[in-house]
Amino acid sequence: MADSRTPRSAEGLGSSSPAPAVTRAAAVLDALAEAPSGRLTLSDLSRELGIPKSSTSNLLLALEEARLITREGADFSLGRKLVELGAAYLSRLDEVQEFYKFCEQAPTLSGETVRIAMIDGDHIIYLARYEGHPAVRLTSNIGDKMPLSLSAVGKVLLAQLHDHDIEAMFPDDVELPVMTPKSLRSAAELKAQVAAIRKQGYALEDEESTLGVVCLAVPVPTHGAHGPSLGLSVTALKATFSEEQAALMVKELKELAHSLGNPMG
Amino acid sequence: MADSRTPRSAEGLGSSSPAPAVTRAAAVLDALAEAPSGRLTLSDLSRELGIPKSSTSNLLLALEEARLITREGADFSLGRKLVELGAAYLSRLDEVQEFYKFCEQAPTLSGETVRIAMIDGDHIIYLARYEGHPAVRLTSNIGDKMPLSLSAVGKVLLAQLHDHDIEAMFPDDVELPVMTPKSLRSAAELKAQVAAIRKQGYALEDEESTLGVVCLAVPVPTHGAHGPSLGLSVTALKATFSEEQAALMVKELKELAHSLGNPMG
DNA sequence: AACGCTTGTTCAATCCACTGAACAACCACC
DNA sequence: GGTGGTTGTTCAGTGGATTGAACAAGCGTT
Repeated sequence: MADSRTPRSAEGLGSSSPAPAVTRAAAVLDALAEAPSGRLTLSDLSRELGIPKSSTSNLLLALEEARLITREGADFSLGRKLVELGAAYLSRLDEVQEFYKFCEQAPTLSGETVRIAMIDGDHIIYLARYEGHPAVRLTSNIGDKMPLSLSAVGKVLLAQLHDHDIEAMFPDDVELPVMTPKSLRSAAELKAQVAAIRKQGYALEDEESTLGVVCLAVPVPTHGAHGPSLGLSVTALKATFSEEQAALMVKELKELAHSLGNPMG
Repeated sequence: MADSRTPRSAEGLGSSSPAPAVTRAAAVLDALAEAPSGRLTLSDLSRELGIPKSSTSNLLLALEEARLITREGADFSLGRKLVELGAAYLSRLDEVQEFYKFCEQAPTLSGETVRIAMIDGDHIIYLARYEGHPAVRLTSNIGDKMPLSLSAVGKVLLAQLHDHDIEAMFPDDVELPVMTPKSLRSAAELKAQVAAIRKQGYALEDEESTLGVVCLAVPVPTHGAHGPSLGLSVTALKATFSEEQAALMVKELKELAHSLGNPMG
């Protein structure tokens, strides 16, 4: 097992899919998305996914025909249709539209950088971003992922889960990702914060992912079973960050969260 | 043919795919993306795509497992993973990063709404948007599509194609989509504009998609065979639009286009 | 409540997509 | 130019995915 590269087999071992070709095609997309250069050859994919070359070739042909991937010489990369489909997903989230509207006319938030995110496996994924302040331009984009423990939204969404789910995702000996000296190191620290977040109703991230930058986040209450829970966050420079400004931002974030949670206000 | 709903069969008739399951899965995604509500049931999909229910069920199971779609009760809709994949595609386009940087420090453009787009089949698709001017917020989002004939970028990208390709896409009797009284109506008009665009090097859209709004666009020269050609556009309100401002914007757009076309400028 | 008319799930038989080995083309290195 | 390692493509046999009919469960009407 440990003797060479680790082929993350497309199929999760015994669990045979009801439509293997589809599962494998999805694995191809994942592999392309995660490849540092974004380009892989047929052999790369075949090797990495443990799929025979001839089958891989067929998959790629079908994926290319569907414009889900593009071929450039011998290299394959993700296709534009994925942008289209991603956009279609986002356009269906009424929350996103309302999010923009609210931010524009909120007294404090309208000048800040606000984002809306969602849990996606063991990460959060950013769904939309409002930028009132060209001064602080974030490097992160819509669709980007972040570990739960490294962001205010991540922590606030984590706090919404049941304790046993949290325990399953973060056993006591888990190694947390670290991006700055202030990043949380242990599951214990994380759980302590979760407890605090539940009490105060919002989360703070203090330079844990980027030095000089702080974040505040609140959860959007899930109205019924309408889908996975959303979170909102404001990002600010630590240098220009005051207690009273924070209080205002949390207040407005909570208003926004409330209006997103109760569609018909 | 005309007697009832038109099942747009998943397979393009005789053309059997090398991996039918994948092709059909892609058709499912398309159908979900195009469905007005974004939600379809198993039977809906089975009927619309002409796939037996049992097979459709298998496809959906596999797609759900891959998180490409989500089930909510009996309804299926697109999954978050698509946002992720779309973002992965965009993050690989170096042009997008440079696009933002340039816009921020361009004297005129930095205050305007600028977009970068690409041809995608018979439409254009917006890849990124810079908003210097919260005053004019566009309703269109990243990933949105627009007919070629209705946008400045569409026309400018069309002008880059060979005449016989244009002819194939727009035969003389084609019916063009119309969104405002000023939208182009005939292929002849469109072709005349294409000729003009080739001479002057930029395209103008004068309230053809939205009344009160004008657009200027330039092509990004394709450096080698590096992929499909990109286009840039500025959007402005017709009311506040002057000749000399237009000249400045075209000048800066061309600079940007040049630096995108020659990566190491 | 019994009736159509939906819906989604089950299952064994069949057909076709997948496979693996053999192929041809390529590149890099001596 | 040979040689070893690639690469991607071809093709016939076979095993498993696909299928359609039969099933069960839901809903609105009469």
